[in-house]
Order: sequence, then C-alpha cells, then structure tokens
Amino acid sequence: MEYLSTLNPAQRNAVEHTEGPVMIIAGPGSGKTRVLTYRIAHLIKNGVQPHQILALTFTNKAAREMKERIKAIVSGSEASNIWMGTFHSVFARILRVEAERLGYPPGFTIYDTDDSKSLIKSITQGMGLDDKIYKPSLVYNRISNAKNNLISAREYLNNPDVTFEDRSSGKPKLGFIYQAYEERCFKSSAMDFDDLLFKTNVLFKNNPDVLYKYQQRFKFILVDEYQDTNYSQYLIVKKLAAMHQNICVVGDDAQSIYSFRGANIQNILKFEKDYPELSVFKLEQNYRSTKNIVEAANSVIKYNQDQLKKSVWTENPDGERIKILEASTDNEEGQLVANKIFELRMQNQLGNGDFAILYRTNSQSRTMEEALRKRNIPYRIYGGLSFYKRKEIKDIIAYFRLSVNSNDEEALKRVINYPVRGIGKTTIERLEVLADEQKVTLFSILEQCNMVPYFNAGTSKKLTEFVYLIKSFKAQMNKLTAYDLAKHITTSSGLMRELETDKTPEGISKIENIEELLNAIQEFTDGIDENKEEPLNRNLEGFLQDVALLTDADESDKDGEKNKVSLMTIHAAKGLEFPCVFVVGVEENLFPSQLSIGTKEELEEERRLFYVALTRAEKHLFVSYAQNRYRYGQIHHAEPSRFVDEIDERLVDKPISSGYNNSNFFSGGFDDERKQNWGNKNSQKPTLTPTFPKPSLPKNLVKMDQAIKQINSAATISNTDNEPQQSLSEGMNVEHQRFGKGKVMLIEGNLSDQKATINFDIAGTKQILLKFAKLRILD
DNA sequence: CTGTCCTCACTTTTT
DNA sequence: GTGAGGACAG
Repeated sequence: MEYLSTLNPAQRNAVEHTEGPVMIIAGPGSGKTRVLTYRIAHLIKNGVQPHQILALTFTNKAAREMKERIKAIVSGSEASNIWMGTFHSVFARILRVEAERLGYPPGFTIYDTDDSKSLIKSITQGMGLDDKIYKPSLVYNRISNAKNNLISAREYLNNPDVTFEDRSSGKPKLGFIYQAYEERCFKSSAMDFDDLLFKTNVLFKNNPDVLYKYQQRFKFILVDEYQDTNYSQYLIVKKLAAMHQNICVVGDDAQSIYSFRGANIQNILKFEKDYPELSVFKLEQNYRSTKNIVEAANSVIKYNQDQLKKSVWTENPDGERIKILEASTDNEEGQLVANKIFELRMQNQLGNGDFAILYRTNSQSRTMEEALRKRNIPYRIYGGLSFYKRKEIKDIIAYFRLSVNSNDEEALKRVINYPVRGIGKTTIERLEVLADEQKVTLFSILEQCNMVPYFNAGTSKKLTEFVYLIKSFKAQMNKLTAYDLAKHITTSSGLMRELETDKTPEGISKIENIEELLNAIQEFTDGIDENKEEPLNRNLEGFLQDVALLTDADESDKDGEKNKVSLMTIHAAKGLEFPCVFVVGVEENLFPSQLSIGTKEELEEERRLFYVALTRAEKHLFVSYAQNRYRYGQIHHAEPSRFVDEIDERLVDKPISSGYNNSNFFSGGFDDERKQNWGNKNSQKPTLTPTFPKPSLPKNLVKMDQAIKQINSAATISNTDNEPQQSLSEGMNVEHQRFGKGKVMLIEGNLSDQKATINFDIAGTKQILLKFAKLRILD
C-alpha cells in the first residue's frame, strides 16, 4: 500500500475509512481529487469489485481526470469498470436500460437547452401567448426549477403556492406550458437534462424492484462537489445509498457557487441529519497557495455565517502580499493587468500559461482582450461556444438524431429545410397543426403526406423526398459503422455541399469543424477512446448517446494552447489553479453583482465566489477595480467592492494605480464629481490609502507608464482600434489563430471588406477577410 | 423564402 | 456597445 504513504494524516484517514457514511470537507488546494481517487483505488485494492463502485461528478472533465489517475494505481481494465461519470451520463445510461418502465424507447433523444427553449417557444406560440411575457428562457428556468425539486407538471398545477406565485407575477399559464412541454417531450421520445435526474427519481419511486437492483449493485457510492447537488440529485444518492450506507461525499461548502442552477448548499450543511453515524474528515492543509493568499481568502470567507467550521492553513512560505490595482477606467484596468503580466513574465520567468484573468461576467473579457492584444500577449478565452453548440455541428447532429429517433421534433424542424429544399414556414406550420389534430408525431404526418390532400403536388413531393432521405439513413443504422453512416449523411443530406459554397473564413472553419466531428466519430468507431466502457454499440446511435452529454471537445490540450494567458469567469475557474491570478472588476454592483445583493444568501454566495477566485492563485494574486466602467454603452461610476475591504489589510499592498489618474483623461463635466468621490473614498477607506509615501516607479515602469499614456491618448482621441491588421502590408509574416504562420501575398478591397491572400506554412494559401481574422504580425 | 434593418435586453451556466 | 431575433420589404 505504498500509495498511502504519500498522504497526510487527514487525507489518509479519509481514504482508509471506507465503511459507512463519510463526509470529506476539502478546502481549496487540499488534495481533494487525490483523496477521492486514492479512496477508490484503495477500495479496489481491498477486494471491492470495480462495478460495485459508483462515483458521481459534475463535469466530464472531472470524471475523466479521476479515471486517469485511478488507472495509474490499479489496472486500466479495473478502472474502466467503475461506474464513474457525471450525474447526467450515469443516469442516462441507467435510464436507457430501464426506459421501457417509463414508456420511453431506449434510444430516446436528450434535448439540450436550445432544443428545450425552441420547444417552449413553439408551445407558447401555439397557445397564443406573448413570448415577451413568457420568455422561453424564463419558462425554461421555471420548469427546470420545478423538475430539480421533483415537482411534475401535474403537481405544479395542483400546488396552490406555485400557481399563486405565477398568477401574481402575471404568468398564470406557466403550469399549462409545463404540462404541454412534458407531453411534447414524451411524444418526441426526448428527455431534457433535468429529466435525466427527474425521471431517474420517478423510475426508482415507481419501480421498487429497479431501485433494489441498483441499491444492491452499488455497494460504494462517492459524490464529488457535493455542495453543488440539487434536491433531485440529493434524493437519488440518498435512495441508492440506503441499503449499504457506504456513501462518501466530498465537497467544500465555501465553494458552493451554483445555487442559481438549483444547487442547494443545505445538502452538505445538513448532511449529518440523514446519517447520524457520519464520520467527517476535514482536509484543511492547502498545498496550492502562499500563506498570504490562504489567509486573505480565510479573512474574506469568515464574513459568511452559513458555513461548516474549518480552518484552512498552509506550510507554504508567506509569499507576496495581495496587490490591489486601481484604475480609473475599465480600459485602463485592462492595460494595468496586461502590463503587470508583461512585467512579471520578465521578472519571475513565468510563461503566459501561468497567468489567469478572472472576472464576474463574460462581457468583461473584451477590455482585457484588447489590452492583451495591444501588448501582443497571447490569450485564450474559456467558456465560449463549445464545439457541440456550434450551428454546423448541431445541424449535422440533428440529422443523426432524426435518423435514430424520428419522433425527435426539434431535430426534424431544424433540418427539414436545411439545406433549403423549399419546405417553408407555412408548410411546417400546417404539418404541426395536422400532427396536433391527429395526435401523432410530425414525422408520421410526413410519412403519409402524399396521401393527404392538404398539400399540393410540389410540396408533397418535396416532403416525400425528405422522408425517404431520412428513412434511407435509418435503414443503414445497423449496417454501416457510425463513421461510414455519418460521412454518408453529411454528403447526401446536402449539408456539405451547402457549406462548400461558402468560401469565407467562417465557412472554411465550419467545414473543418464538421471534419473534426467526423474524426471524433471515427475514433468512436475504432474504439480509440479508452474512456468508453463496454463498447455496446458502435453504430451512430451509440455515438449519439455519448455526444448529447458532452460539452467540451477537450480543446485545452490541443495545439500550443497551453502557453496563453487564460481568461474566464470565476465560475469557469473553479477547480483550476494558476501561479498568477488577476481578479478584475471587483466593484460594487458588479462583484457582488447588483442582482445578488438582495438577500443574505445571495450575498454570501457572491462572497464564496470571491473566495473561489482568490484561492485559484498559487503565488501572485492581484485584485483590481476601475473607478469608471462602461456598461451598456454608458460610463458609470464604480466603487471598489466591499470584498476588497474584507481582505485582512495586513495582507494587502496599497493600491497600485497607473499614476496618471489626474491627467485630463476625462474632459467632461463629471470631473469634479469624480474627484470628490475619490476624496470621500480615501477618507472612508483607510485600508486603501497609501500610508507611506509612494515609492517612485522603477525606471522600466516609468517608461511603460508613458507608453500606456500614449496608447491611451491615441485611443481616446481617435477612438479607433489600434488593430494590428491596419498596418498589415504585403510581404509581412503573420500568425493566424487557426492556420498558423504564413506570409501575406496580396491585400485587396477596402476598409471593412479588406481581404488578404496569405500563404500559410502548413495550411496552404487562404483568402482571409481582415475584419474577422485574428492575425498577429510577426515582423 | 431571403436579406436587411431595427429594436431590445443585458450574471454566473458543470449537464 | 453588442449581438440576437423579429418585422418587413423585395
């Protein structure tokens, strides 16, 4: 058991205490994943069969990583027999096996959020409701909320509290929309994300024999990030663990930041109530951050009342104090951050990949990006459109879905006229009416459309052709491999031809994305992907079952992405760590968000979010704010966040501002007001006021300062972007985000339509529209 | 049916 | 300021 010797006493106890209910409270950087993986490995080493272990995570990434790490200790085949995956994927798997019990086919479709919203929209329209009042996203949230709390549509309608709430908010029809939504999903043989958990609960409730089967199977259950579970997940876990009581939950209440998605922090705070025999282990030693960072985070989180007692500490050196950056505007904040990165990279021999910029809202990325671009610092934004959410991918997958499950209405509506086959809105509406009248699916109306006198010969022919197309795909489902069929569908659906006509960079990139998808399918077909347990069926249906629950395409590991500054929301940063972290936009009404200061609970969640942000840093931590910020196109005055003041002042270095705040950067009427606020702020907040004379800036900094001033004034006067491509000329060497290095051969067109022909080393000659291309000039 | 202009709304989002 | 979706004209 040599693997145990690398653990500290608390970690080791948590690993070795395998029987009975266990709660592991794991502070940030305390080796949580290590404990979880070792615990599972330990179980297997002690004779537990891997298939008796159920390990639930929230993300595919977490499951993947854990599996990898377990493989390093036990054998690969053992590791792959563990029931390890996200809540959604594990229960989707079970639901497919037990689908019959719920009246669903095993090949049911999983609707993503877009499908759900589009279905809701079609329902509200059908009911003649105003979709300004019944906004799809609002309705979706409401339904999601109900499902996460295990309230069915029927119960929703019968619940006086809920219906009263809806009536007083002017949306009395919500319950009926929910009901229709439920029916339409069922008719389409589809489940949404929440259904995967909701219906698992229904399955277990209505089928005690099924529950019993899984209770017996899963002798050991582990749940990661338990603080983020919702009621639906809580109940599934509780039911499954009821027989053996070998339930181990791991989490950190201080990092619960997903209540808006239904996560209930009380699940972890009140865990002991369900299991009086509970053993609690606290992992309090932090291996990630310097003492100053750990203590700064502690000093902030202690303002929260609702929390489990623990004290995070570290043996790491003190390190630097936390630095506060004060900027007069959001743009300047970006420049300050970019300069700091530039400076630290030199001084501390850090690479770009060692830096992260964390913000509260996605919209804050823009100013950061601009500043980084100006300084030629490569960066990567996390959390953009994920691969499987891109239109071209969704389109082709809709064809796959429809071929597997022809009841899938959302897929049908997506592709029936894409590529264009002359089946217009009117026709589709008529089809929907017919389907509704006859209480059958859209597809079955299509199948009989040539017999029905509702459509003229032309339309009828088009519809029939479409049906034959899909049916021909269906017929080959079990004859061709996933890859062969996918390739066949992309061409014979006409989708590929459609995309090939588009010669713009976006069009090219779309084709590349389709090719990437086909590669993924090929890998699936060949069984290269080791993460897949028993390759049940390697046909397209099998692939589709996997893909619905994937959100990222693992992009982070690819092509040199590693040496870039990471930009992301704090939510997206959870679980990550970086040597140097900038938490930006730490201002009242932004962080904490204006929308989250209404209640104590909301504010505490914001504070936990700030705690998460601070604890991402290993060595260097910067907190920045701007005194003025553009929001919705208008400049707004901003106060530093209360959270800044909550950091123990002994751990903080006074604000570093750019030193030219008093220049006439602003020449508007509100100059006075701003100065006044400044004065006030300083007198109110002594912690932020320099207590000793400001040291003069080092020489190189002074220069840099002047440089920013120039950039700044240039930007203010002309207000045009200093985009590198403006100075692009023929013969230059450039680097493109996707195509790599190349030489500019020709520039043509003017202004916004300027086009360049670039000869790329690897990708060959491409025509690129400069307004879209992210080109970096190399010389 | 498609393209263009205009209006509107706008935290966070593991699945 | 920005992007998405709706209205309306061609």
